[in-house]
Amino acid sequence: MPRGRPKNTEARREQIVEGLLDVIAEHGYDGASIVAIARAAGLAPGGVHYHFKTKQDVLIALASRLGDTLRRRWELRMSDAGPDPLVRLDAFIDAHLALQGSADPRAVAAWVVIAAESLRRPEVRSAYAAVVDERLTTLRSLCGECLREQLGSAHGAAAAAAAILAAIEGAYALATAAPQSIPPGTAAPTIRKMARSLLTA
Amino acid sequence: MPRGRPKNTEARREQIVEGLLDVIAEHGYDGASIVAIARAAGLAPGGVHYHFKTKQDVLIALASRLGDTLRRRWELRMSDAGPDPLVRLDAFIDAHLALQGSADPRAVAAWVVIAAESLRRPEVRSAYAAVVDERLTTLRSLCGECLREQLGSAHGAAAAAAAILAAIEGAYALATAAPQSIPPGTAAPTIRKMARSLLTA
Amino acid sequence: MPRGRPKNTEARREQIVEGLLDVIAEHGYDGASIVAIARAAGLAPGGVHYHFKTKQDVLIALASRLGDTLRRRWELRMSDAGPDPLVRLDAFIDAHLALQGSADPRAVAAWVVIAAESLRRPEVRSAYAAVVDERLTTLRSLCGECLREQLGSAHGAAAAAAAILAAIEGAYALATAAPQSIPPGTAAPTIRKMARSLLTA
Amino acid sequence: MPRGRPKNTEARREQIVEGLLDVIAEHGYDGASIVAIARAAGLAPGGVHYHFKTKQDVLIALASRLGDTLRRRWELRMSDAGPDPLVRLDAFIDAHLALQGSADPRAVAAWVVIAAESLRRPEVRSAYAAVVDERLTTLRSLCGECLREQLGSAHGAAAAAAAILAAIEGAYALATAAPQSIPPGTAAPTIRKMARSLLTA
DNA sequence: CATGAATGAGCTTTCATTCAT
DNA sequence: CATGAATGAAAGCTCATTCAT
Repeated sequence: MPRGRPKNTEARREQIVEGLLDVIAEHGYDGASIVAIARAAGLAPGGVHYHFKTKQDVLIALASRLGDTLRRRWELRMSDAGPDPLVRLDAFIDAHLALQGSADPRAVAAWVVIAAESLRRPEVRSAYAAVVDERLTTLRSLCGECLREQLGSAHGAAAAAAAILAAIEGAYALATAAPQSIPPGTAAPTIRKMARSLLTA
Repeated sequence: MPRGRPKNTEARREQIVEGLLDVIAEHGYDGASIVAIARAAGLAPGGVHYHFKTKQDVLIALASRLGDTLRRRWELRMSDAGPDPLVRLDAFIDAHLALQGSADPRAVAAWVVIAAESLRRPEVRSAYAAVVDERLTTLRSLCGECLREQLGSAHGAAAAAAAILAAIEGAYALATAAPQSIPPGTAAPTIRKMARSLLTA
Repeated sequence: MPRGRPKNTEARREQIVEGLLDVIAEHGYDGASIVAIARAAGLAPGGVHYHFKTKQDVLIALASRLGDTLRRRWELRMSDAGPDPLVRLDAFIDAHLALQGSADPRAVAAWVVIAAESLRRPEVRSAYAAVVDERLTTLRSLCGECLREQLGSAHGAAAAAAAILAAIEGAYALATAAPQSIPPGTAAPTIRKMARSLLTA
Repeated sequence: MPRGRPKNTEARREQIVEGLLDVIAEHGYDGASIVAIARAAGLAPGGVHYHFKTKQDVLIALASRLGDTLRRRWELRMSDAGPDPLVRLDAFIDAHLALQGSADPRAVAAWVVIAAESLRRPEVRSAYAAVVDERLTTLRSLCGECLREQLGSAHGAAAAAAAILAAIEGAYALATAAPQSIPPGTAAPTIRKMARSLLTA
């Protein structure tokens, strides 16, 4: 039974990850110096390194936190979606394009940054790939269900899942870097329509 | 008749941009130090700054060069595509996903880096947005033609164009950062199929 | 009771300014690289930028420190000078030309460098002008007192103050750049004499 | 007897020195890169080094050109001044403070820059000191004449000359870096008055 | 004579990381 | 646990100078 001051490591780590999220959303990853992250988290610079070995580790933690958020958001919508796999697919797309106002623009910006950073740092790439893979696995099984129900075979589920996720990720990127390119409110319905076309005759 | 040393700025700029392309493909933008770019271009470090004011300017030049390449590649395929707008749309998608082996993996990696960098530097964003806008304009007019022919009205062309471009851009990102997520050879046909679904009844 | 490492910024800033003073005196501002300043202050190069945003800020801090020193030195002499404004004026000139051996040749060299640098950098110019203005204000009021007492009107005080300060500043410059041009020990008495001629009938 | 193209070296050197004068006046010595000097002189960068071994040599040439100008200006005024040494002294001061509109503000700015640069570069210091020494020699002999005529002995001429030149040089510095400190039109008359006080009973 | 490309040493500045307090 | 001073290895950039043309 531990004595003395209770640990607040987890809370602090969360604070720091949240600080990074804020700073990335406002200044990009370049502006996310340790000092800036610390300030946003209400700590001194040294504190960040007390709780994370490197700055990269903070980014990795952020990546997996964003993954958790996506999973939770999808699970939430799933419980309302009923058994129809096509409806569940719609729920997946909506969860990721965050239709009903629950989107966190900070998260979108951060996710694009993580995608970019993953090009450079293998460790970040692993974290990014882990989230992508989990999304893909989910999506592939959804696509498989649809295809089996519609066409009797799950053939093509992987390709469909990849294309749908590509459209989602691409929508993030365009929304962030060239927002004027997407007519407001069209992203989710259009991608839903594209998705259905892959899964129905 | 001019005396003195002849100008070679254009050739050198091209060399430097090419050097950046090489270095980005291998080490990402972070690894693309001026020294590395210069070495790849066969110059001393100062040489890069003789021909470009800042490192960012090299990246911007690279962005517009990639845009030129895309445009040229599409124009090439267009001449073979005939008058059917749906076929021309396929040509567009193929040109961008570079089916028949003419793809430059360096270019894909660099483009993703530019997209990421455009989040941080407004000037890069302008260059990125310029290329995106040109692609979108082309795509929107293609979509418009298809829709008018198929459905009698161009309504929805902008949303369709954005979604298709999102899928293309997302495919770049996934291909770069999580290559195992896309079954080989499926990207272009799947996206072609999705695109058609938006433009036909 | 604060935890953590205690702040020592003020002391360090003072050390760094002192380091700059040393280096300027020996090698001029051109020789005053950040590395040299840091070494003179007993720090690593990064340390200077931890306590000052830019190198220029160190120079500005030095300017205002030199101004403080001048003011203190004059206040010291003032307390001995008695009420006669002409004697107080003598005290001003002596304080600035540092008769009784309290002169800091480093300070003179640095001041000339600051004057020169103020031609190039607006921010340095502001700092320089602030010191000059304070000296001028003091001097003008001294001249005004003298003139009122001697001639019944303070007319001409501003012109007299400017000329006296010009002579002082010029003496710094000549002493630094062409020391042989001033017969030793003559600067202060000669300028005192010139000053009196402006303030008496 | 030389054949072929006539040399235009002297003219080119003059052009380059003039270019430096322009650039210093506008951007200070820091802004006076070889490229900027060359551009102001209508040459390519290499041209400057064809005519001058180093950039410093251009500055030195400028220093002696400014000295020549001062000498010529004084000689001109001297011819109008008549035999009275006090009047000739006034002419000297006026020549240097350039009363009747013949002042070149570029020259004043450049001279202050040269004074500053002379602190750093021994070679520049020599050039600066040469001009100062010539002025001082002239001034000393003028002061000597005055003193002998007024007081029967030239004693104190050197100190007087130094103080007068200090006031002139200081006026340049103040006029350049803190122009508001000198009431317009007062510099020359006030310094003339100060000078006379040193040379008369 | 003149050009302008090219060099490379030098600079200031940033910043992740370490560590004494 | 936490602070914040300090480090030192980069980085981008400038520029006098050289030299092929």
